[in-house]
Amino acid sequence: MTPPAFIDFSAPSVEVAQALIGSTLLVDGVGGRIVETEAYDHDDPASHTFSGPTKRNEVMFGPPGRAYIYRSYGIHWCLNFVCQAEGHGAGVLIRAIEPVAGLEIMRARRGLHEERLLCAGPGRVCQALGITNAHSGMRVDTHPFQLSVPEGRIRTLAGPRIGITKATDVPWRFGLSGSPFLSRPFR
DNA sequence: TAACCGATTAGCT
DNA sequence: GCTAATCGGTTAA
Repeated sequence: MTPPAFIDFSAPSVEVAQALIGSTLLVDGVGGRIVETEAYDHDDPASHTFSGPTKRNEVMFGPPGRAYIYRSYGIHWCLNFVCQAEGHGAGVLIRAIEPVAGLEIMRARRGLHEERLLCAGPGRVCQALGITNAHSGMRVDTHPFQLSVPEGRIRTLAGPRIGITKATDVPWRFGLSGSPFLSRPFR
């Protein structure tokens, strides 16, 4: 497939999740290529927005193209891109990144770790890129974020989402084909 | 009580 | 080498 010239965050989250694969995400110049995402839709029982707005998920109900950041299991931060406005609340979870820029900074933030595990998982991505809820609600295409689409053609894989118990049958997890930086392999 | 997870440990092959 | 189990804080149904 030919990648779009830019990411249209008002598109359905499943399309955005696919379009983001291969894109480069930097936060203050640190980051790399997005190799794994998951889509969460507004009528999706696995989505935080399914039961309506709360204090935590309110930015999911705001304008698209923003960062929704939540604390996972009380310990980790997880980064989502808000996809749809108009009272629905859909988004894309950034699950893994191939480290490209600021390797030493990421290693320092994560503690001694091999490159493959620097950003292989949603909590690890946030730790390596220095993302906290201070970034919640910020646009993901302006400072300190930097988002650029790939030049070449991208081969993506699809499969069931990870770590959820509802709607486990929809293949809304996407990955870069052949990437060794996935949080888990596709099968 | 369950959840969009990660580090560590214990037990396997 | 691998998988299964366990624990760790917060949020919200």
